[in-house]
Amino acid sequence: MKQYSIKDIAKLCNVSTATVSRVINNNGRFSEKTRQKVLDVIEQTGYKIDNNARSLRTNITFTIGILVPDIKNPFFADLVQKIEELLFTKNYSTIICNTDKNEQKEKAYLRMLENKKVDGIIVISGSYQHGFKFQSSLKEIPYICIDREPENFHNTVFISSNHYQGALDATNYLFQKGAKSPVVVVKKVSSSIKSRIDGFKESLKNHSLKFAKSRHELKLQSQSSFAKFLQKNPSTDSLFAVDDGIAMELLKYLKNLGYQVPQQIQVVGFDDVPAANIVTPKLTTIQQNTRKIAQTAVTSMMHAINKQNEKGSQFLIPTKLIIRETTK
Amino acid sequence: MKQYSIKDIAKLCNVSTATVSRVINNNGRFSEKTRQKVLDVIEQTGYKIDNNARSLRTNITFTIGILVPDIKNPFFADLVQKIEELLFTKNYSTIICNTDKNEQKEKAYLRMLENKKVDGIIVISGSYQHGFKFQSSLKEIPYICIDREPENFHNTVFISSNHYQGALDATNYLFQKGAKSPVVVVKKVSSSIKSRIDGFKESLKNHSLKFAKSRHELKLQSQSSFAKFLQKNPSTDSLFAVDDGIAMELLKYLKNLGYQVPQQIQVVGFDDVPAANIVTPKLTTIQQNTRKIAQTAVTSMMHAINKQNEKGSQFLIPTKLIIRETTK
DNA sequence: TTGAAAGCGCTAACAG
DNA sequence: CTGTTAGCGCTTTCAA
Repeated sequence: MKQYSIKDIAKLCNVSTATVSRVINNNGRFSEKTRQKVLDVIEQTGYKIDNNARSLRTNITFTIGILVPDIKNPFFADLVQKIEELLFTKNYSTIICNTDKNEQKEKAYLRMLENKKVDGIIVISGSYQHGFKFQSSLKEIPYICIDREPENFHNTVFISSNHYQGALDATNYLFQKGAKSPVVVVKKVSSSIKSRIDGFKESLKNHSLKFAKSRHELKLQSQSSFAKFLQKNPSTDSLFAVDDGIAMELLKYLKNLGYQVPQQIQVVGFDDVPAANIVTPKLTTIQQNTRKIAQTAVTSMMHAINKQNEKGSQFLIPTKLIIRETTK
Repeated sequence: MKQYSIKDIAKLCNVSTATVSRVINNNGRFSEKTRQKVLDVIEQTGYKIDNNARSLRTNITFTIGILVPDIKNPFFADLVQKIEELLFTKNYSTIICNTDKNEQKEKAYLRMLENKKVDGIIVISGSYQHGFKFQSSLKEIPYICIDREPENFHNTVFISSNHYQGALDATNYLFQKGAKSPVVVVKKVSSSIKSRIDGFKESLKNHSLKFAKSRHELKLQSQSSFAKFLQKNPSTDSLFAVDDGIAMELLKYLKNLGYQVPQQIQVVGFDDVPAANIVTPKLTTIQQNTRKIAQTAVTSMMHAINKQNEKGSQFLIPTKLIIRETTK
């Protein structure tokens, strides 16, 4: 079966291709009669517009690229899935680029996306140290940053959970449940992790504790170094793990070392990954609102594409404390 | 900064666009001198080929669509990520379509992919009851099925883990560790799950046990129905859960009901999801070789695109038993 | 309200 | 070995 082109449709309708195009795009004038006719013929023939040809003319591709560090991370997977879903309802298709946190790969993907003339790029990350920079050599492609600070805020929209507030809530809850001496546990520090640490510090301040790095912050390395820390700081009664991965590692160590959770030591995490609800005891944690983040990102992207400039905007999405079993 | 086109390059080189095209595609003849010249100018100008225009002529888009039921499922995420990575090294970009196990969505995506003139489609799934069917109305787009049986095997390549053998290994291991009366636990049955059940049955047969559905197969619904089953069948000493999700649910129920795992009841799962290594006790399970599956899929896809026909091929990828703590 | 025609950037057949 | 040219399917002036 041959593919119908706009020419065929024009011929079948006894009009010019220009008119068909106008009807399809609902742009320009035409009589109601021709409109009906054209639409009918399109229906009958099953004509499908050729996006390639259209893009060649218009430079609009109806595709968006997403840069994501690791699609296997459940938080990212969730976010990407929701963004993709939203974009699809708006007739955009999505090219997902798994950068593996590798700068070379990221660059290669960026080149590819530029080459594909995507209409926009959404950059997701929470794991980079450096800000995101993207300077297209040619056309200016709009981009949106989620959870990764752009090098220049004025060029883009920045969306992220309110990590600071989330961490503050988490730590406050620890205090509320009787904690006297909480410690924040980290591994690698990125911009969002930094906000979480800041939230933790703020809570300490609010509870008249002076933050001392050696006393209130632990860089997690191994079970033995963790054990050593606890030995040196026996008053430690609660841990705010800066993400659920760390929290679950702590849970494992605590069990091995014979500590009771939450009776002796309370633990709270961040992210609410699926496993948080599976470990024993189930992890109290901070949930990010991926739906809201996705919606904001897509809306901003649509605005950016339509030049309804929001450049320089920042959105902070509220988080939610999920209380489970690792706190009293 | 203006975008260079092949015309500009041609002009700068004092050759025709045809020659530039030939050099770019390394196809046809040209002197070493012109080749150098053209390449130099391309380098200097930063000229990038316009894929859209090229596609319009050649009908080759260098994009592949992937249909996946749920990207949040770690097994699928892993698979998709690996496929995408492999395709990228071959200069293909990937459009990931999350069908949500929704037939309407699947159809909509299929239309979109057809519309985008993708060069091929990879269909992933383990959760559909019906076979996959895709009949493009226009050009024939090759497709590959992973873990989801196509309606017509002759039209495609079918790749899947050897679920049968994996289940056989799992159950045999249970017997090896002293099981006398294993039961297979299922929820929904798909084609791959069916193979797993068959493997279980085969193992029973090999150990001179006659499979009785009421005795050796449990359709998991709730903790109470599970408890009832155990009461009715007190000799049950081992469970083969048809996937890790079910296995972990069982682990939870067993703990609640006061059974010791693995001392009283052994458990083995299937898939080796990340959480399997986090629960207590850690889950013994069957690991699928996603790397191999991805490689096979991409290779087959390349063959299909190049008409090196392998249609009708089936690949069964071996699995691996991962021994952890839920077996003796 | 409609049509003719140019042209987006590229490839490929044909001619030389 | 290289150039000329037609045309992929569409949009968009310009003119009617």
